[in-house]
This record gives sequence, structure tokens and C-alpha cells, in this order.
Amino acid sequence: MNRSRLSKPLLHLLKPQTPKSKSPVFLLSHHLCTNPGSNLKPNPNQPPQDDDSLITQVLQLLQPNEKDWNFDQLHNLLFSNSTSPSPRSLFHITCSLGASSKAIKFFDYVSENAGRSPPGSTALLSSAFQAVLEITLREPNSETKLYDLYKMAKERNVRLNFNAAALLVRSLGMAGMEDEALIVFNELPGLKNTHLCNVVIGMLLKMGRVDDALKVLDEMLHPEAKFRVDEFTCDIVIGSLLRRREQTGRSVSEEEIVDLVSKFGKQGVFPNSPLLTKLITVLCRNKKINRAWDVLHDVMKMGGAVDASPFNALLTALGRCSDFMRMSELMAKMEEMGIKPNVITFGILINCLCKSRRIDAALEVFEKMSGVVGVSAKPDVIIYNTLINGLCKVGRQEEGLRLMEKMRSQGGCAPNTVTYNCLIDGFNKVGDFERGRELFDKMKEEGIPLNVVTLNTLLDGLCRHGRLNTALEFFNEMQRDGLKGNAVTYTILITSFCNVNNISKALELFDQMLSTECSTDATVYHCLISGLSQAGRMEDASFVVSKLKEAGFSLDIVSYNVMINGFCSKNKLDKVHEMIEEMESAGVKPDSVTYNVLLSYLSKAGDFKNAHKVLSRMMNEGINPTVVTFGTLIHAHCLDGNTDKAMKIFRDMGSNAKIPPNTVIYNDLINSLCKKNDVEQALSLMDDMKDKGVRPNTATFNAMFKGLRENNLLEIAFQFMDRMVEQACNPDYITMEILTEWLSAAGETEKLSKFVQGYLVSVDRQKDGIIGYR
DNA sequence: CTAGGGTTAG
Repeated sequence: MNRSRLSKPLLHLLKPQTPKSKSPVFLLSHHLCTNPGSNLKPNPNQPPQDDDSLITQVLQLLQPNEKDWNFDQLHNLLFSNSTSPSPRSLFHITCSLGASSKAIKFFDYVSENAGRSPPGSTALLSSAFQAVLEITLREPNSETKLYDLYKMAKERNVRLNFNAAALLVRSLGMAGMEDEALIVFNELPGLKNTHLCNVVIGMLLKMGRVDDALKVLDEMLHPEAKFRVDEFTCDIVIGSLLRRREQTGRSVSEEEIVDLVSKFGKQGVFPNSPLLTKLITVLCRNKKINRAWDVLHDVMKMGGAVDASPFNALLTALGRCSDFMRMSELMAKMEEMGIKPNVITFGILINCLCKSRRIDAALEVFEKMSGVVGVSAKPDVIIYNTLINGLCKVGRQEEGLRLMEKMRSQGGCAPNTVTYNCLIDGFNKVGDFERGRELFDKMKEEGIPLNVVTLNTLLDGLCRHGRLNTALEFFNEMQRDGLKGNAVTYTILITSFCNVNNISKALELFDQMLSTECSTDATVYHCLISGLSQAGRMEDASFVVSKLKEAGFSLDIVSYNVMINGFCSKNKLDKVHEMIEEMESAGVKPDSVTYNVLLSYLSKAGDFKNAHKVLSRMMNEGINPTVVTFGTLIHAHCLDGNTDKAMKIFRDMGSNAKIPPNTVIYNDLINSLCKKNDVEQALSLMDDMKDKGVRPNTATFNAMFKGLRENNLLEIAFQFMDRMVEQACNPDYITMEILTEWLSAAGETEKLSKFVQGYLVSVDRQKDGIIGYR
């Protein structure tokens, strides 16, 4: 039925070929012409065939330069008494003129002459004007001329058709002339329709004029509006408002967007699935899960069609905050609405269960997804990898390995780099390098490409087991093979070298990282700063801080704490103040660790007055003391020799602050009490630990042994030695020093040797024999 | 879906 589309090629054939019309650009631009306003009905009195011959004849006349046009002949063809061109043919003629100057001249001619033959003249002029606009727009930098053309049309009472109006509004907007675009739009009283409003709204939103756009939208949403919103309106509005959030200009709150969605919904118009999903994702990212929940449910309640993806978005967010209750509620809702979960939905559930270490539940879901009729979604490589990783993370790497075989044989799914990375990491983490290495070789054998994660996994495994030099060699080897390290690679190596106090190697690696154009991130800087601060290398740490800032990163609260602590231990109080000031101006709020560090410094120096000031400041800031805060105070009073005060704080923390003391605190007190020769109270603390379920460690026993030795309480010492054996608490060199001296002097070397071999030493328990074997 | 992270009390 679209005659004009059919007739276009025909037109080209019929037309005399001029050099210009042969150019591909011309053909293309001709093709770009829209048809004159779709509101125009074909004139039944003028069959298109006649149109085409008319067009051909007119174009022939218009071939020469404008000034050579023969107006008499033109008039004969177009406006003689018997004939009148169709709007469509005028549009084509004007469009085919190629240059805007010609088109305007022709339009001038038509507007002067068509007026004499109403009533069709309005439509005629509209079409011709539309063609003028289109021609003009094809010429470079022509946007500014548009508004002048519009004014000209207005002076001559040329009515704009829909296409011309839309084109004008959109083009003016794109040229940054939104005001002019709005004027045009507002001066089109009888011509507005949904499409045109959509164009204007889209244009305004693109230019950041949110409120103007919403005003237009408001009119459309009015109950008595002549033209309602449609799905395009919804698309344009919600889509660009969501996109706008990352741009400058008036930001629109999610609340407003949610509100608009519900207004659209009342008109029976809903955002499409990707858009709804995006909205839900944005809401969830901004911690408004409840709003996201409501939006999804509201859309369904109002009758919008919803598929799995917005559900998936919401499920992901709920999974992140481990809200399993609402996850299953949502799954139930899906079922109720007859919406089939897809692979992604299952992936989210399985991932979620794996992350909360509920692997068996995850495996159950996995069984279900292929088993139950109607919900079958074939597990893909991601599902398998998630499960394999989950198994490895809880030490079930053997099962992970079996699942990989199953995915190959039964799942028809080939393992990939990620699959192997997960398994290698799994075996490495439990110290089974052999298997890790085997998998690595197998991976190469099967031609599965290694990536930087593979490299980092292997490096991490080596480093964790103290094989730093092997790790370095391996890294160099891989680099020679063309596999580059990234920020994670350097983080692993740098932290490992810091941990063994090989600071120069750590710094060397840092230099290497900066000199290769390797990716960096804040973490690698943070780790090095931490390592250097702990090593007391504050100048180096400060240097790395400056490098971090140069790279565009900033210090976070932990790094500030690390630095403050470092400067405290070096007694550089001015630097401590400097850091605190910098931290405040950077808007990083001190946390309990910051206060603990300061508290520790002050009270260790015996400055309890200022320590208490810091403590009350901490409370005023609404930061609750932690177990470390109490530990710090207790430690300070112990150092001060004031064990009573320390014990008072200890009792206080249990009863008032309701913070259970930990091993460190017990150790401190036991140590202090024993030094004061108050073994009785120390022993009662040992009982207290047992009651409260706080596990003593080697240091606890060491402190206790010292106190017992002073009072020669051998039998009690034997009991504690048994406790150590039972609890697999290994003696260290301090334990051995104390016991060796004491027990040899007491003639009990045999017991010591039993203890060392992991046997119980108390006489009456000896019969239990093997039970005590370590 | 896979790899790395640092702080305070002993």
C-alpha cells in the first residue's frame, strides 16, 4: 500500500540523469527523505502514475540554475486551472532539488502560487516545507537556519505537518536551541500528538531540562488529556531519567522515578523488561530494596507483563544481604505469576547458597533445575563453576573435581579457565600443591588458556607456603611467556615479602609495578603502606602515600589507622596530628580502631588523663568501645602495675558493657597477676575462661607456668600440661624454657619428654593412654 | 563463576 516507497526507484529510472543525481550521496540522501505527513491521504483523483510523470516533468524544468527557471512552463504544469499537484509529489520534487537554496526558491514559488488554488494548498505547502527542512538539514551546520525557516513559514501561514514539526523540534534540540524548540512545540496547538510530545520530552531530557520535560509529561498524564502517554513515552522518560542519574544537571530521585512508573501504570502503560530491571537494579544499588520490591509488585498488580529478569535483579540484591526469607517469597511469587525462572535465576540462588557456605542446599537446587518438568533450565558452565568453587571454598575440592568430570560427561559442558582456576585454588588452599600442579598441567594439556587469575592463584599458593622465591621465579617465567601480572599479582607478592620483613624486595616489586604499565588499584598501595608502617619505615610509607595520591587514589580509614599507628610507635606526635587533620579534611571519620590506637599510645605512655579524654571523645562520637578498647586499657594498667584497676575494668566490661573478654585480655591479666604472685586469682581466671568457653593459647599457659613455678605448684602444672596436650596447644620455646628448667630441677624430666611427645603426664590419667596422643 | 588487602591490646 505504500506507493511512494515503490515509486521511488521508478522515479530514479525515469528521471534524466544529471551528474549530481548519479552520486551515491544523492541516492542515499534521497532515500533518507521521510514521506510527507502520514496524515495526508492519497488523492483519489490523481493516480500516482500521473504524479510520477508530473514529477519528472517538473524536475526537468528545474534542472537548470535557479535563475534560469522557466516559471511560465512551471506554472502550466503545476497550477493551471485543470491540474493541481498532490502534496506527495511536491514533497518529492522539493526533496529532489538537492540544494536548500533551490528548495527554498521553489518553496517560495509554490507559496506564492498555491494560495490561489485552495483548499488543498495547506497540505501542499506543508509537504513542500517539510521537504525544505529535510534538504536544509542535510547540509552541514544548517541547524541554525532552521528556526529562521520556521519563522518564515509562520509569516506565510504555512501549517506544519507532524513530520515537519517533529523534525524541527528534534533538530533544534540537538543544535542546543531547546528554547526555540519549545516555542515551536508550544505554537502547535492543533498539531500536538503523543508522538510529538514524546519527541519534545526526549529532547528536553537529553538537554537536561528535566522540569520542562516533566511539565509536558504532566499534561499527557492528565485524566482529560487529548493524547495519552504510550509505551514510547514511558521508555523515553524512565530510560533517560535512569541514564541521567550519572550525568550532571538536575538529578532525579529514585522516588520520583518510582512515582512516575506508578502514574504510567495507572494509564496501563509499563516500562519494558530491561527498563524495569534497570530501575530495580538502581534502587537496589542505592539500598532501597523495599522500594524495588514495591515497584515490581505494583507493576504486576496493575497488569504489566513481567519476565524473569526484574525478578533476577531483585533476587541478586536480596542475596547480597542474605535475606533468604524474601528470596523464597519472591520465588513463590514468580511461580504464582507463572513466570519461569531462567538459568540466571538458578545461578543467583546457587551462588547465594554457596556464598553462605550452604553447598548442599546449592546442590539440591542444581539437581532440581534439570529435574523438575516445567522449570528445566539447562545448567551452564557458570552454574557448574559456581558449584565447583563453592565446594572448593569449604574444603570439598575432591567433590569439585568429580563435578568437573560430571559436567563434561553428563552436562555436555566443557570446563573452562575459571573451572580450573577454582579447582587449583581449592587444592592450593589446603596445601595440596601436587594436585594443584597436576590440574595446571592438565589445563595446559587440554589447551585451555591460562589467564592472570591462574597465575595469581598459583602465586598465592606458593607464597602462602613460604615459597616466595619459587613464586618470583614462576612469575618471571610467565612474564617471559607473555602473561602480564596485574595489581593483584603485585599485591600478593608485595604483602608476602612484607610479611617476612623483606621490605627492600617489596619496594623493588612496587617499582617494577609502576615501571611496567601494569594496572594498579588502591589495594596494592594500601597493602604496601601497611607493610611499611608495621616495619616502622614511615618515610617509605609516606612516599608510597604520595605515589598513591599521584595515581588518583586516596587513603581509606584502615590506611590512616595504619599510618597513625606507625607514627605513634615512632613517637612522631606531630606526624600523628598531621595525619588526623588530613583525615578529617578528607572527610574520613575516625573509627574505633583510630581511637584504640591513640588510646594505646597515650596509656602506654602513662598519660591516663589524656587517654580518658580520648575515651570520652570516642563515646561522644557514638563509637562504642570494643574488646580491643578494653584490652588496651587493661594492658596499660597492667603495665602500670595497677592490677586491681585492670581487674576492675575487666569485671566492668563483662557486666556493664556486655563485651566478653578474649584470650588476649585473659593472658594479660594472668600474666600480670602471676608477676604479682597472685597465682590464686590467676587460677580463678583460668577457671573463668573454661566457664566462658574462651580458649587458652600457648601464651596463656606460659604465663601460668611462670606463676606456678614461682610457687612450685607442680601438680597444677601437670594438669595444665595435660590440658595443652588435650587441646592440641603446642608448646613454644618459652614453654620449653620454663618447663625444662623447672622439671629438671624437680627430677620430672620423664614427664617433660612425654609431654613433648604428646602424651598425658598426670599419673591417674596415664591409663587413658593413646587418647592423649597428639 | 575464578585470584589479592592492610589497623589496635599480647
